[in-house]
Amino acid sequence: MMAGMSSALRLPSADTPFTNPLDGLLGYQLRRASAVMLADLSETLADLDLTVTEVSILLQIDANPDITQSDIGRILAIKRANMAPMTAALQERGFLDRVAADGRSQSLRLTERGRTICNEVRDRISRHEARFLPDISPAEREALIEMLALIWVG
Amino acid sequence: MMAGMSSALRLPSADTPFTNPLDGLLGYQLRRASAVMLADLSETLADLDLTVTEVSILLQIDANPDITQSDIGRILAIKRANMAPMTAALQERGFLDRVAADGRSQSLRLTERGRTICNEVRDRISRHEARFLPDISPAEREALIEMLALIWVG
DNA sequence: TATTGTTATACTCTATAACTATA
DNA sequence: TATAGTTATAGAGTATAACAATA
Repeated sequence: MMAGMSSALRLPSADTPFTNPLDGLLGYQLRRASAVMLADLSETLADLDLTVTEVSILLQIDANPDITQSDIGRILAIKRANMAPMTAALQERGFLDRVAADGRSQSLRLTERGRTICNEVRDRISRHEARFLPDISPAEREALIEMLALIWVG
Repeated sequence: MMAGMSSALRLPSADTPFTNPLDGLLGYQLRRASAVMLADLSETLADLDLTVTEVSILLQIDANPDITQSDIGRILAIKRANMAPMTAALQERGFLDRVAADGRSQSLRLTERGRTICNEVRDRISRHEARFLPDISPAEREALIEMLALIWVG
């Protein structure tokens, strides 16, 4: 699916005789770095047959029991219309249950299977994260993450 | 097209009573930050009827006259098969010309119109970049950009 | 035998529109 | 009147496969 993608994405520009006028742009570096980490995480989860978006949803429910799918959509910037088939699929696979909260809202809860897969996913994400920028200090890493949050948190 | 997208993406998590277990992840912060900057750049270029990928191609040609579309694809991680319709469209719109380099390769060059649009695009990209993290020093910004390059440059 | 350019095609992601039911 | 959930659908972006022409 994404096999071989991250290695292709990671070809260093030093391999070419060309200059890349985008190299000094924050937006460009964000896009390339994000694509490589996303591809790596996707490979990391492939044998579980879970997408990055699906595990993001499961982890939200695990951290916020009885959250609704609309709330998850607002947190993760996924439209209501696109949340519906994802939660339906995750329920069909036995990772979550739905309980009527009121007449129109449904509380989402993980099943035992959902909680088990979340533990496995957290382990894999930890190892995935540790593969990138292994040489910077925890303080530098935290500063980097906080700086990135400033870009998109209003 | 992407109207209103960046404002929706930038809704702060503080607006919700939920905790986001992804907040501390480098990959998550990269994805959100990248999406917001991409959406902003897309809006910035919308009235020129140019996509972010199209201007990336034009800027590569401007910086590397007579580059081939395969080389651009390698630099930007765009597959040959997807480069073909893009360069065809940019040529049809009068932004670039093709000259046979050898029997199978074509040198790409910007037309006068292509160079003019590149100047406008560079101005807009500069203002776009300046809208993000306006309070950090140039040195901090450069350090951030170099750190991001370490993530994806092999 | 490998590379360039091209076409066809499929899959994912994400967007809008429209609908029902409920607050 | 606004919101939750759903379905249908359309547009990007990106993947593979196959082909002809050339190195």
